[in-house]
Amino acid sequence: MDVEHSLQQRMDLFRQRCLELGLACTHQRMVIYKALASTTAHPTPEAIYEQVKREIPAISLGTVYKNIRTFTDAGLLREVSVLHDSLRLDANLGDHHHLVCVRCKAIFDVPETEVTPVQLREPLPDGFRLERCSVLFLGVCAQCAAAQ
Amino acid sequence: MDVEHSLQQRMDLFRQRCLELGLACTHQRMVIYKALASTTAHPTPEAIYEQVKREIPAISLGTVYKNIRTFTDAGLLREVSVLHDSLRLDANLGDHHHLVCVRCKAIFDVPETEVTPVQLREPLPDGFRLERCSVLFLGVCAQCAAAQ
DNA sequence: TGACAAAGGATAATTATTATTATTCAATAG
DNA sequence: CTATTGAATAATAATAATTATCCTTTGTCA
Repeated sequence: MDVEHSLQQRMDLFRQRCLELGLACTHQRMVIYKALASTTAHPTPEAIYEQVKREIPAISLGTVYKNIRTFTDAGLLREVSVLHDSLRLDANLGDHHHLVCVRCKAIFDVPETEVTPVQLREPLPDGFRLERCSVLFLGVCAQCAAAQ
Repeated sequence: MDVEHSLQQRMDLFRQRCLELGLACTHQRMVIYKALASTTAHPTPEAIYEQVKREIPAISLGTVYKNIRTFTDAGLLREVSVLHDSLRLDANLGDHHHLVCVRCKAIFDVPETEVTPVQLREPLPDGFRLERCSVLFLGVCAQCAAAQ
C-alpha cells in the first residue's frame, strides 16, 4: 500500500533522487517538477510551461521539454501517452488489447480471451459515459532488448 | 466469439458499410482500407501512405490523413494511440490506471485497488520483457456529454 | 573561490498534422 | 447512356508539437 506524501515530502524526495542521479538541482527543475507533482491532471508540456512561467517568467519552452525528457529518462516521471508520437490505427474493431514495446513502439495484438476480465469495483465519476476499456501491456520487445 | 473473415470478405463488408454511410467507394479508399486491414502492425499514416503508393503512386499524404479521419469518425477504424495529440505526464510513479475522455482528452486517475487484477493467461511472445500494465477506461466525460 | 561540466535561453529545424483550393471523379437524375 | 453536381483528390500552404543547435550562464566540486 502506498503511503501518502505531502508535496513538501515529494519535493525533498525529488531533490534527493536528483543528487543520487547526478542531476543538478536547479531552480527551474524544482519548479517544473513542482508543477507536475501538484496536479493529477496529467498536463501537457505546454501546460507545464504556462504554470512554471508564473514563477519563472523567463523560462523557455525548450527548457521544459528538455527537463521532461531528462526526468522521464531518469525514471522520475512517467509518460501516460505512451503512443503519442504518431497516430496508430486498428482496423480490427473486435475487443482485444495491446502489447507495446516502449522502445520501438511496436504494437502487438493480445486477444481479449488471454486477459482476465477487467472490472471497476467503484462507480465512475458522475456522468462519465464509459465506452470501452483498453489494456496496454508495456515492456521491451525481444529485438530492442537484444540491442541493449 | 468472433468469426474469422478473409481479407476479401472484410473488403466487401467495408464497401457495404460505405454505401450505408453514404461514403463514396473510391479506389483510393479501398486501397487505404486494404492496407489497414492487411496488417496487425497498427501502422502510422505515413506507413499507410508508403504502402498505398505502391498501388497508387499519385496518392497524396493528405488524402490518407483525410480518409483515416473519415473512417475513424464513421466507426470503421479505431485509434490505438488515443492520447497521441500531445505528451501527457505523470509524476505519480505508483501503480494506478486512467480514465480518459475521448473528446477533450481529460485524464483522471483510477487507483489500482479499484480495478480487478489484470493478468495474462498466455505467455508473452518470446523474449518480451514485460514492465508494467496500464489500463485505459475510455469514454466521454460529463462535461463533454452535456455539450452534446 | 575558480575551473569546468552541465544547464538554460533563444531560436532554427524537423516532424506530424490540418487547412485551403483548384481539379477530377463517383453517384444519380433524367 | 449521358450530363450534372456534390464529394473526393492532389498539390500545396499553414500550423502545432517537438527536437536540435548555439552561445551564455550557473551549479558543483576540487
